[in-house]
Amino acid sequence: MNERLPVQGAQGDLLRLVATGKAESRADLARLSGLAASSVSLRVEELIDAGLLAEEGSGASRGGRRPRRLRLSPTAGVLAVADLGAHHVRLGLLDLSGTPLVVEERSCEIADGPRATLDRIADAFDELVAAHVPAGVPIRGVGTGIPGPVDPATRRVVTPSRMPGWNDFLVADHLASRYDLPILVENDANLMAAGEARWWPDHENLMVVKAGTGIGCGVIVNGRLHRGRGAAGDISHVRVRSDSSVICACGHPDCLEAYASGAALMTALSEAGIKVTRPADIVGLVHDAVPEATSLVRNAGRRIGEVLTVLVNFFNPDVIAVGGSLSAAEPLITSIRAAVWERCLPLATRDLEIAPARAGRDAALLGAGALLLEAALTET
Amino acid sequence: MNERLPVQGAQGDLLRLVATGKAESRADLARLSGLAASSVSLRVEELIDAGLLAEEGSGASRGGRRPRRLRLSPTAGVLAVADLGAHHVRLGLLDLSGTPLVVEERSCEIADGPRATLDRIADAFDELVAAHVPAGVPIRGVGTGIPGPVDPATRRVVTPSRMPGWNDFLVADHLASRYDLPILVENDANLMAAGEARWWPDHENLMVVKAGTGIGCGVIVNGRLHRGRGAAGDISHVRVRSDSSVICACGHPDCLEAYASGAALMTALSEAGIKVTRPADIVGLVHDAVPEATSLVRNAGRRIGEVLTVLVNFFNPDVIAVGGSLSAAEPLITSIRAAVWERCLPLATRDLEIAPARAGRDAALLGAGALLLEAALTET
DNA sequence: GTCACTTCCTTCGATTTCGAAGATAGTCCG
DNA sequence: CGGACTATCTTCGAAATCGAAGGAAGTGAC
Repeated sequence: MNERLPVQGAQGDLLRLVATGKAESRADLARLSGLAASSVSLRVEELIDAGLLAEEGSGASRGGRRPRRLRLSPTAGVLAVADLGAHHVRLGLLDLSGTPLVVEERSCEIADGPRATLDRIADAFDELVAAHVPAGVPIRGVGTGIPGPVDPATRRVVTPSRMPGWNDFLVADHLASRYDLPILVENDANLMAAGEARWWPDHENLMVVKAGTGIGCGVIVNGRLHRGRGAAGDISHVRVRSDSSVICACGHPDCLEAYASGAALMTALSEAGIKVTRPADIVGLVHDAVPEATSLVRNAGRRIGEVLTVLVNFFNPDVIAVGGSLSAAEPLITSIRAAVWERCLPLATRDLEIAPARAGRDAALLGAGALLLEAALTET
Repeated sequence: MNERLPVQGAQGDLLRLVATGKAESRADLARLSGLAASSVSLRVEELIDAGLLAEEGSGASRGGRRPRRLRLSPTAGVLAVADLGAHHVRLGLLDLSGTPLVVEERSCEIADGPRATLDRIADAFDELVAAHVPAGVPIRGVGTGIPGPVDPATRRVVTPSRMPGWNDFLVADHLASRYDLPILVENDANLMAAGEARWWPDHENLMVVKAGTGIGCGVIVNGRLHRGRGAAGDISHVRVRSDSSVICACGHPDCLEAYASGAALMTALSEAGIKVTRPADIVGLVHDAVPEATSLVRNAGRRIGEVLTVLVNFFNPDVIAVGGSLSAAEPLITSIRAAVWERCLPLATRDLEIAPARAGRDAALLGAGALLLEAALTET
C-alpha cells in the first residue's frame, strides 16, 4: 500500500513537469525538459506503463495537430500532509499534482508532546486513507508542518517556543518508524511559502508573510524554498523603532511581534475594552469600521512594512504575498504597501507586487505536497 | 586573438571544475560531475586536444595509484577584468582559473561619462594584452564592475548616484562593439561577493559587506550571486534608529550610510578637528589609538551590526565577510559581531561566522573572473 | 474542397554515455 | 621484498539519447 515512486533518471523530471502543471503534452515536455522529443516519448511510454501517467483526450491546437493531453493517473498515489497548529491540526490527502482529495481540521494539543501528537496525526491519516483512497492506490509520502523552527540538516525541532517536550525531537525519524516513505518535516511558514509559490509561476523570488496570531515569513529564492539554518524567513523578532519599550517573549525589547502580531492587537483591543478571541475577529471589526481596530491594523501594517523595507532593499523580491488570518483586513496590506513604496529604492520596488496571498487556507498543505513530490522524485 | 571557448555539453562542467580548483584529476571529475569515469576520460582527452587542459605531473596518492594532475593549459586564454571606482579603475588580466597575471590601477574619472571611461578601460586592456599575453593566447571574456546598480536583464546602468551620463547606458553593448566575446557588467559589491565566495568553499550562503567610502553588500545564495532586480544586497539606505535626524543624499532620513560609512566618519572626524582624506586614514588613527576615531568606528560597527541582525534572522547566512578599506579596523568587526550575537535568534547565529574578508584587494576582479568563466562556459 | 503550412508524435540509424571488468600504479604492513 | 589492498584510469560491449526524416492530425487561405 505504501511504495516509493518507481521512477529513475529523466522520468522524474518529466513526471514533475506534468504534476506541477507546467507541461500537458509530450511536446511541452520536450521543450521544457531539454530532452529530445523521441526520448520524451519513450519515457512517457514507460510512465504510462507504470501507471503513473495517463493519456486523456487532446488539448487545444496551437496551429497544428492537437497534442494528446497527459495527466497524472488517478492511481499514481496520494500524499498525506498535515499542518500542525497550537490547538488543532489541519490535515488532508493530495494527489501527486497537489490537488486536495480531502481536507479536514481536528483539535489537537501540541502541548501533549511529540509522540502523542504525531500518533494522532498518523491515526488520522490512516482513517482518511481508509475512507477516501481506493485499494491499490499507494501513499507516496508523508509530511507535516510544525509551528516552530526545524533544522533542515537533522529535521529535528529546535528551540521552539510554546512546544513543551518537542525540543530536539526527531520528528522525521518518528514518522519514518511508521511509514517507510519520503518524510517531510518543515516549518509551517516555509510550507505556506512553498504552497504560495505555485500561484506565482513566473516569479522566482517571493516573500510570503503570514500575519496571524504571530508573524511568520517564508522565502522563495530562484523558485526554491530558502531554509538557511532552519530559521530563515524569521521577521517577528526584528527590533522596531519605538518610543516606548515592550519586552517580547523572546527576552528582547521591541520585537515586531510585540507590536504587530494578531496576539498583540488582541491585547491592545481588550485593553480598550473591546472583546476578541481570535485574530479573525479583528478583521470583522475592521469591516464594521470600528475605528480602534482599523487604526491598530493600519499601525501594524506600517510596522511590518517598515521591517520589509530593509528586506526588500536587500533581497529584491518579485512578490510579497501577505497571508494569514489578518490579511483579510484591507488596511493591513495597504499600509504595508505605503511603507515599502515610500522608503525603498526605486529599483527594488519598480516591478514589485505586494498582494494578498493566493493559495488560500490550505497553502501550507499544498506546500507540503509540492515539497514532498520533489523529495519523492529526487531521493530515489 | 579573441575567441569564444570551444566547449560543448559536459566539457563545460569539467572545465569549470578544474578551473575553480575543485577537481585536479579525472577521478575527482568523475566524483564531482556525476559522469561515468569513462566519459570523463573521453571528454578530458578532447579538452587536452583542444589546448584547454594539460596534464602536469601527478598528485598526492590517497592510498592507491597517484592521480595524473590536470591543470588549465597556460594557452587556454585570459580574461580581461576591471573594477571601476569614482576616480580610478583597477584592472588586470586573469587566466581562466582566476589567477591574476597582472593587475594595475589607473586614474580615471567616472564623471567623464561612459564612452570615454569604457574606451579608456578597453585601451588599457589592449596595452596589458600586448605586454603580458603571448601571441596565440586568446582573450575569452571581458568584464567590468560598476559602482552603481546594474539591471541584470538589460545589463544597463540604472539610476546611479554620482555617475553623470551613465543612466540607462548600455554598458555591455558598448563593450560588445569592441569585443565579440562574453561580456560581464556587474555592480562592484556583487563582484566582490562573487570573488569572496571562492574563499569560503564549503559555505553556500554568504553576505559580503564592503565598508569603505560607502557601504555595499553582495549576497551569495546557494553558492550563486543573488541579483534580484539589480539592487539586491543594498543595505546602505536602511533606516537606523537614531535620536537626531540626518537627511541622506538619497532624500530619506537616517540612512545607515549617513551614520556608518567611511564618508560619514570622515565628516565627523573633520568636525572634531582631525584631518583625514581617505577612509584608510581612519584605520591608521584607530591603530594609533586615537579615541575619537576608535569610538566612531565602534559606533559605526554597532549600527551596521544592528542592520545585519534583521538580515541574519531573515536570510540565515553561513558567513558574513567584512571587507573594504575600513574592515582593517579591528573594532569595526568586533562591534558588528557584538550587535549580531546579542540580538539575533540563537538558531541563526549558532554556526554563523563573522570574519574579515579573505579575498583581499582584488576581490572584485577575482569575482569578475569567476562570473565570466561561468558565462563563457554556459553561453555556448 | 484543396493546398500550403504548422504542430505533434513516432520511427530508426548514428552518437553518446554508461558500467563492469581489467590494466596500471601506487600504499601499507609484516 | 612480497602480498594484500586501494585508487586511478582505460577498454569495450550494452544501453540510453539524440536528431533527422516522415507520418499524423490539425489550421487557415483561396
